[in-house]
Amino acid sequence: MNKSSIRVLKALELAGGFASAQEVHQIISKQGDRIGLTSIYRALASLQKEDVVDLLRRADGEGIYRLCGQTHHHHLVCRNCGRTVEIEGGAIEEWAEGVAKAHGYRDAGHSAEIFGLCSLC
Amino acid sequence: MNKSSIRVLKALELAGGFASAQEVHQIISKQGDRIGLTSIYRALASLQKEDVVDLLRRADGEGIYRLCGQTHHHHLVCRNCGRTVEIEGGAIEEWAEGVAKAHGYRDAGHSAEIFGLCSLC
DNA sequence: TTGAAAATGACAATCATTTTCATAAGTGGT
DNA sequence: ACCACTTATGAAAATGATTGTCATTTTCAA
Repeated sequence: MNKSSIRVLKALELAGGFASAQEVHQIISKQGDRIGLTSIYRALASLQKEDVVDLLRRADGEGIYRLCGQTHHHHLVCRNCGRTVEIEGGAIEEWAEGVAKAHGYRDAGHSAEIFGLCSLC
Repeated sequence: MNKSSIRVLKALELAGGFASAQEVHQIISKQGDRIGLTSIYRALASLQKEDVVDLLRRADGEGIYRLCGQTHHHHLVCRNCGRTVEIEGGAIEEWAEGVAKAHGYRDAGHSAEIFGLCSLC
């Protein structure tokens, strides 16, 4: 485990959920530490290989990472102003797990977001 | 519905499953028709907006498209080989709707996908 | 026919990600 | 301390998918 990987892990903890490589870079930079994007991609790739982080894709194809095993949450986002609420998705976790199992898929993960217009918009 | 969209649709039929924008371009080109990549991306984007095609992502982030039914559904995708099952998401519809309403959001929509390793991988 | 609006595609721009390569930092042996 | 050797780092260039631009072509109703 090299220095870059450790700094990337800490940044992912701070992020608290999903973060792209670029966002990880911003997080580390804002703390005053200097690190190259290259090292972040390298760290993320090896952490992924070691099953320490998960890789998913945003709708636009950008890769987003998160710590494995960390309980995650979902978002309820206002499609007008961006106001966001974090959602505990107990129901969805079970749904995803059940559906995956029913079709013989293992190691299931999932992504989900809800969009709508918030009360102020 | 413009000419490009129709040609793209036919190419997707021929492909019989998932195809990237570049692959659609190759398919059309091999038939002797000439079409610009730009038009293909445009056609795919508008077809997607009209819920005629689905957009998913290969592991490397490249977008892949295919014809899909008009009913709202979700996907269970093998993160290794891409094998996909369409899921009727009754439970999730209710969950999303309920969560949105509980927080005062209206016009709720949602996105959800499940990833896992299929029985053959 | 004609004129406006939509469609088209060559080309350039953008952006995440990967590759290259030269340098810095660690490691162990003497 | 010194040297030889491996590994880590990051700047810059390369790559490749996707999007933006814009001049040109097509469509089509009046």
